[in-house]
Order: sequence, then structure tokens, then C-alpha cells
Amino acid sequence: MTDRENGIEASVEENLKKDGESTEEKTVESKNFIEQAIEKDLAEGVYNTVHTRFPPEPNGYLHIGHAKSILVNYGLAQKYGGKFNMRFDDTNPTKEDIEFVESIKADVQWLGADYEDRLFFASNYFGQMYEAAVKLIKKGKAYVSDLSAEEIKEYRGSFTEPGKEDPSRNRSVEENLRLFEEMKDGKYGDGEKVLRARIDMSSSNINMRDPVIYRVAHMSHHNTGDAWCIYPMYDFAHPIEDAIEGITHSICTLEFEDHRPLYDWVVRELEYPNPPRQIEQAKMYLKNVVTGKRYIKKLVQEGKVDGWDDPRLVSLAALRRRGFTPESIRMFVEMCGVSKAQSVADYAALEYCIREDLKAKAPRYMAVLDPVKLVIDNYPEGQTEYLEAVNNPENEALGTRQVPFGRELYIEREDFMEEPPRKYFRMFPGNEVRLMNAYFVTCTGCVKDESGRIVEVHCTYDPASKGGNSPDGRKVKGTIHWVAAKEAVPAEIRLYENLIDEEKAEEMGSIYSEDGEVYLNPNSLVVKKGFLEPAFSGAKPYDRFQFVRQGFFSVDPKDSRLEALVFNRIVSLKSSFVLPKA
RNA sequence: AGGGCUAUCGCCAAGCGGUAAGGCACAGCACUUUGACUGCUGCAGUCGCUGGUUCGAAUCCAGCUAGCCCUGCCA
Repeated sequence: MTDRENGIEASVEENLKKDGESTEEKTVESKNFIEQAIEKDLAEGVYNTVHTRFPPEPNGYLHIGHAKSILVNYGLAQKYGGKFNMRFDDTNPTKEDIEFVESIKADVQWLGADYEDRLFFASNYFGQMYEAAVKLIKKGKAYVSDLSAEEIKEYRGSFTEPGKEDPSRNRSVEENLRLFEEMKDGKYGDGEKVLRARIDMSSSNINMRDPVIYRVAHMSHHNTGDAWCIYPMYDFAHPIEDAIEGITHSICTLEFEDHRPLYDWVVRELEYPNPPRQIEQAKMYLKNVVTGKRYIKKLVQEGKVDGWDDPRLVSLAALRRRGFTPESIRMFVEMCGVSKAQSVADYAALEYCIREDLKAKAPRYMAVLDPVKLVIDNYPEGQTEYLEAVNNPENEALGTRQVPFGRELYIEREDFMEEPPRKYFRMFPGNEVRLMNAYFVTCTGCVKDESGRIVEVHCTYDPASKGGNSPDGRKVKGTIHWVAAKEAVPAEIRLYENLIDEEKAEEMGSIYSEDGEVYLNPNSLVVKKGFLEPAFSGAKPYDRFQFVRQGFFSVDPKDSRLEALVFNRIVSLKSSFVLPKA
């Protein structure tokens, strides 16, 4: 990955040096359309630096989709040696809350998008925005309207019919100035007056039909308190925010394409010297995943999920709690790419990324999730021996550990079958398997209770196979994991599946029913009471492990206690094993 | 219906007039003290459709089709 990035860097420098000269050799790495646009701007001298920003409104929690915006913006600044700003686009106090600014900052930092000391609030520019509006009024490019919201809507016309002129459209500059100041001074109630840009009521682009740029809202703002009772609209505020901060490339999502002419109009009329430029990219969607705020809110309220950070959700807080690493999210975003084609990524790609990241990082220990006792009849009673095990064969730096072994162990219930189908090479009477890191063991049978449920599996071991290999070179097909009964550490292990009932969603063509219910998978959470080898003791929140043969797990930061560990399954291991019919 | 945008493998996505990259998924084989990992192999005679230009078109032109976005005093 580093090599790959270096490759990109190198090819960029090379290209910049060539300075637009016609291509001799194509670089292997392709550039996405935003990078191409930036490089063109740089080459043509439109900008001589790259400055991006992530501008969320603090009105909710960030989810996986926002990660793309954060990482694309940050990544561009990194790649071109520019800067990246964190900015809260808090121009509408009716929707915002200080609670969200903290969670958003935490999420952005967690992802590693370093905005250094460049944390900004659009609300800190209210003064400049007011002045900008005054400037527009003075140029005859804005006017105060007396129309009600409904009337403005009516006057706007439709897709096929042009709009009608606002009766206030030709007010004098002096009157507009006076009225706008009165708006600011609180002379009018909410909705009584608005400031409109004076553009073109017959434009085929509805955003250009004299859009409202300032409205009255008598409400306390989380940052500016009661200093203002008029607030700028997004279309007016955003270009100004970008211009003030010296943003060069203002990256947003596709639905703002229609707003670009207005964005350009604002920076032009305000006569900013090096105006920023808006570029739109497609949003990132994940298949069969709930991201809608109102749906999540409902699930939380109804207790269907354990808060906004329930590990089955894909808010960044939830992914973090579940055990995903920032590296894995970055890899995923990079893997998905940047384009203008509306697309929906497979969850499998995300799973690949977290497995890929954790495979060499996480120690690989043994844990039994669905235990059944295994008794080694020829092993000395009461004896415990310690066997050496490698913590991660793909990462020597993780070292080795001593694993206790004794006469009674726990193994996975599904690793024994009294009457196995063909191609089953785990425990069954007469079969020899390897107890990982320990001995070869030959199954001799099992003990059942009155109901027929297997309560004990029996076997004998070959003392010569200590460590897991037989000196005579004999091979076994199966290797299973285990935990010594006496030293076993009990733990709660939470297995997650998709929250959505994918089959139902597929059948209905949506993850939501008509009345706004989410089609839930009843098995999205399965809680296991299992046993861990002692190496796990002391595991702290967010510690990540591979449970050998099962998957990657991490310690739940909310519910785990040192004396009562709770693990979340981040992702299972891939498996091509399917139990054939007997 | 008017405007804007998009269409290349099951899912992402390169490609920018010289004869379809790559990743995920999937399948097979090999290896294996994880039925994992790893390695190897396979996986678009064709680029939404139809015409045209050209020696040559996924790339250019024309027409069509499909999907997404736009009539907040939300962002």
C-alpha cells in the first residue's frame, strides 16, 4: 500500500514537472476525475495550491457515507501538499446541536483526517455574510421580499413554467438597506421577510429564480447565542465560507450540481479574487444498511438497537465500537473509488478491508463459543502442562505464548459429530485430529444425557505428537481449537449479522416497509457464553483478536469489564466449508 | 413535462480514436498446525440501444432508452 501511494506521488511529481507536455508514457496509476480537474487547474495556474474542507452541518451522527467525503477531501489535500479544514456549516440553528459537533470532531479525528488548528464554524462568519448581503443589495443584486413562504413557492413557477416577479423585486437600494437592517434588528417575525438574490425568475434552473439568501429565525444559536435573528441560507453562505477560508476545490455531492451556477454567481458578484470552485462527486452507499436518521432514531427509541453506536449500525461511532479500524475504513473508501456514477458498494468489500487490516495485526488466540467438554482418557488426571503457541504466524513480532493444557478441555460443539457426513474431517469416533498447538487425538466416542444431547466427547492422545506433529510423519486432515477447562476464562461473545433482513428487502425492493418500518433480521444479534484461553485475560476495550477458525473480535467498550469480558464479532473468517447432507 | 447528471463484468472502477486495467465477489487447483491466509488458474469477442463519421469507435457525431437529482424561508 505504501508502495502504491509512493507510486502515485512519484507519478504526480513527474507529471507536474512535465507541465502539460504531451504524454510520452502513460502512468500506470489512473487518476479520478477530481484529481484530473485539480491537476488541470494547477497546470493552468488557476490555483497554485489545494485547499479542501469537510463541512458537515452538526445535526446528527456521521456514518460510513460521510467517511468518503472526509477522506476524499483530506486525501486530496495530502496528495497535493495542501491544507484541509474542518468546518461546521451551522447556518440553521433550528436543526443543530452542540452535541453533534463533539461527536463529529471525534469521528473525523478517529479517521485520521488531521485538520491541525483549522477548525472553523460558519457561524463565526455571520458578520461577513451580513456585509456580503449588504454589498449585494447595494449592487442591486438582492432585495427584501414581503412574500410569504407559500407565495414565494407560487411565484417560483414550475419545471415547465417560468416564475413570476416578486412585487418587491424593484424596491430601491435605500429601502432594501433599511428593511434588511430592520430584519437584522429583530423588527420582523419569523417568515415575515426574507432577503432574495435578484437573478432570473425565468431561468430553467429553479435555483436561480431569485433564491432566498437570508431568513428570519428568532432562535438561539449553539455558537452565536442570541446575537443574530437572521440566518443565511446554504446557497449563499457556503461559497462565502469557502472563499473566506481560501478553499480552492469545494467538493460536495451530486445533488448540488444544480446549485453550482448559484455558487458561481455568489462568488462572482461578491468579487472574490481567487474564487473557489465546486466539484460534485457521487455519494457512497452501502447495500442493505440503515443510514436514515429518522429510521435509526426510531430503532433506538423502540429499543431495537442499543443506541446510535449499536455495532450493527454503520455510524462511525458504531463501526468504531464494533472494532473496525480507521485503516480499514480508509482502505474501503480508497477501494470504492471516486466517480460521478451513483453506486452501491457491497458490504463484502468492507469485510475484506477489515480482515486485510487485522490479519497481521491481531494476535490469534483460541476461544470456544459453543462449548462441549472433551475428555482425554489417557491423559494424567490433575495434570496441567503449558504448551508454546505462536501468536500470529504472519507476524513474528507478536511473539509466542504459553497455553495451558489438561485432561479436560472445551471444544466447539460443531467440531464433533457422532455420524459424520462425507468430507467431515473434524472429531468423530475413530478419527484422529490435531488439537491446535497441542497433540494428535483420536476420538473414541461420546456421552449423552437422557434427552440425547451430547455432554462429553472422549478421546485418547498420542504423547509423541506434542506440539501438533507426529514424529512418524503421519498426517491428519483436521485441526481444531480448544480451551483447557480448568483455566478457561468465561466471556460473552456477541455475533452480529446484518441488521436488515436481506431476503425480505430483496423481495420487497427496499429495506423499508411502506409504513416506515425497517425489515429487521431477527438473528442480527446472537449472544454466546463461551470460554477463552487465559491469554485473553486483561483484554481492554477496543483490543482486537482473531479467534482462531472463527473471525476477528474486539472488546466492547461499553459493556466489557475486566472480570466479565464482552466481545463483538467484527467479521467472521471466510469459509468455504459447508456441512454436506449426511 | 423543463433543467442538470449518469450508463463499461454480480458489486465498485480504469479507459480520453489504435483494438476492454485493477479490486471485491464467485469457481477450480495447490499449499496449509485456522475448511483461514497465501499462490496459481478461470471469470466482458464487448462497453444502455440504434444509426453515422473513420483504415480503425467504449472513446467522436446524431437520435433513442433507462436511472438519479431539482419547484425548503433544509443542508
